[in-house]
Amino acid sequence: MRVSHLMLVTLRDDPAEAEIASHRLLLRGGYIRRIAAGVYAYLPLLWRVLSKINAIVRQEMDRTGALETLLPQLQPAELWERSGRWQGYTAGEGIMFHLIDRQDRALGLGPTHEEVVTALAADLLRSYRQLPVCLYQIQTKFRDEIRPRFGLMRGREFIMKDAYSFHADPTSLADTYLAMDQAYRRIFQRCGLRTVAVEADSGAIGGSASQEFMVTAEVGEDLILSSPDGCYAANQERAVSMAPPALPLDPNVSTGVVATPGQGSIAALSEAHGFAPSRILKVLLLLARFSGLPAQPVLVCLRGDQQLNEVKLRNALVATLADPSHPLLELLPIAAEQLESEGVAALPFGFLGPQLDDAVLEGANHWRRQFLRLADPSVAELDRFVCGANQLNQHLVVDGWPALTPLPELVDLRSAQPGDPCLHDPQQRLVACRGIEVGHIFQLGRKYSEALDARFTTEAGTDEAFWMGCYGIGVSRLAQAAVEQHHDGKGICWPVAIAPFELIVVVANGQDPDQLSLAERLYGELRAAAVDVLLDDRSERAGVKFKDADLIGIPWRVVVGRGAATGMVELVERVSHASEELPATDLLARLLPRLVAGRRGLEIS
RNA sequence: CGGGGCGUGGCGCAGCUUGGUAGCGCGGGUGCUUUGGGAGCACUAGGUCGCAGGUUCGAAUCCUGUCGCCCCGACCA
Repeated sequence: MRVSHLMLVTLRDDPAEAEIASHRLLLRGGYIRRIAAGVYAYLPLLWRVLSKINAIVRQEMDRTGALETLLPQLQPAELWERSGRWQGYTAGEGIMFHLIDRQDRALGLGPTHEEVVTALAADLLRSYRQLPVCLYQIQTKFRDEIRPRFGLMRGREFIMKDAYSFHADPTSLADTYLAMDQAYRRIFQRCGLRTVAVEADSGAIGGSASQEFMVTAEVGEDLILSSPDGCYAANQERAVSMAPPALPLDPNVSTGVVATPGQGSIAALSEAHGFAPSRILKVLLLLARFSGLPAQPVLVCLRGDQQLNEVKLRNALVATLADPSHPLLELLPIAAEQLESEGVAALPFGFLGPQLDDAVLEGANHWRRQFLRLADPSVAELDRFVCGANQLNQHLVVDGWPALTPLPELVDLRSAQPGDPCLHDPQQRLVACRGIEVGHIFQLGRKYSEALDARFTTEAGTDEAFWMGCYGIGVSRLAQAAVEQHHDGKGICWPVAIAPFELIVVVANGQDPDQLSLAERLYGELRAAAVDVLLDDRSERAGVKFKDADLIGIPWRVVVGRGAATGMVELVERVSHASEELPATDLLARLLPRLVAGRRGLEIS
């Protein structure tokens, strides 16, 4: 390909809309253009990158025996109603684009394809003899993200590889799950990305085991907690740890009421009375809204030095209260103004204790008039603690739980923090880093197959629901994550395996016939040697071409310049800037081994 | 949705406070010169100042409404 035919439009200034390096570079390098919030055109240069990623993904998926397919993006609401997800995905904070057609039928634009693929499985797969089956597709997905951002990182329209497997039993599911884990590691390694696999929350998709693949990067939206010995890594949403031991309460402090004027926060209490935050009981009031049910007030107890993990709380609520026909729509802290409009008497926020009586909910118009009471296990061990007295400006020093009120149901609700001891080895302390989620694999179990009545006949002749797994890779996100991980002050440094071109031949002076003819000759030879080569034949000055080559990030550059008359060229590596002069006749021999190594991706360590 | 900010030639911005001929840099076109790290000179094209109302003799500027976008939080590949 010649640059003069590439429709290459690079920008000299940073576009105002872009915040992070990868987004800026993709815009400046002429890879993407924004069409609407979270909606981007993939320009020819990026499409080449995406095609290379897709090719790697296909090879590795095919290698596992998965079958490529293409499922509809326009999906009937009825299918989603059967799985119980239509409400959750369209109402409230739902992310599914949906529409009504001319016949008044409701349709959704596919954010994911469990429903469609499960319905197909129900139709096509009748016998255990046909199992296991794994279907995958590479396709545009639509999600009306609450806040699209960072270019392709969180778009409302994006490219995803999604795969779904169907099994006769959990063992077969576990086998495929493991095969996918291995395939994913190969895919990211071949793309030249440093990734870490972490335990993950399975979120809205549902299911049991789940693992995410994170591209490590400062700007990642996810926080990863891991142990230095490499035995444990998890998304903070999911991470577990030991709470650091609670500090003792001063034995001279007597049990009973403490006046705490204006000291409605852990910090203020601790400062005024010397109570260790780990001995102060934090009581949070939240409201869980379920579709079609009265809102449920939730009272959560945590140690004062710990933070609530909202994902864990949501999961606990769903596990205890929700069912598919009443999905959890929203979980929010209860605000003072809300109490009034609900008809509930004001509560002494900042001075709440776990003994707060259900009677305070008596006037509630729409809420359930009984708290769901949950506590993190770290509070159970406190033999003495400080908590609110449920009176303004008063706290209590209490001799343990039974003395005050029964211990609420214990559920892990804490956010694990960097520095916390690990469960597998308390000597190990969790450390934090940030990551961009590029892949996620789940063992779904029978959630969808049961909801959609997708059954097969077992060897014993009985009918059973399929065991299912699902496996996603954010292809367009991966491309941008690669830029985030591989760039410098001058531009992108694509890994060879996914670079739009492997090498660019730059003619320093387009007026010089020697340079032109040598460059043309090399261009021909390189193409004949199956090198993915770009020829910068524009009538620009050398400086402009060098800047553009660096910006768009072609891994190798051959400069045909002053030495052309004597057959000499310069070979430059983009990442290291290392350059060498060599006879043009030696170029292929010098370059090819390095190119071939680069095409393999990261070396496996 | 809550909070913050921005909409002025293709891109980056100034002008708005204090209403009065719409500007700068980059980019585009033509010509000459230049030619190994975003060239110089000359000429040139290109803007309903997001949109709709209002105030005013007069609105990019003031007021009201509306739409779009970006950033911080709740969502996820």
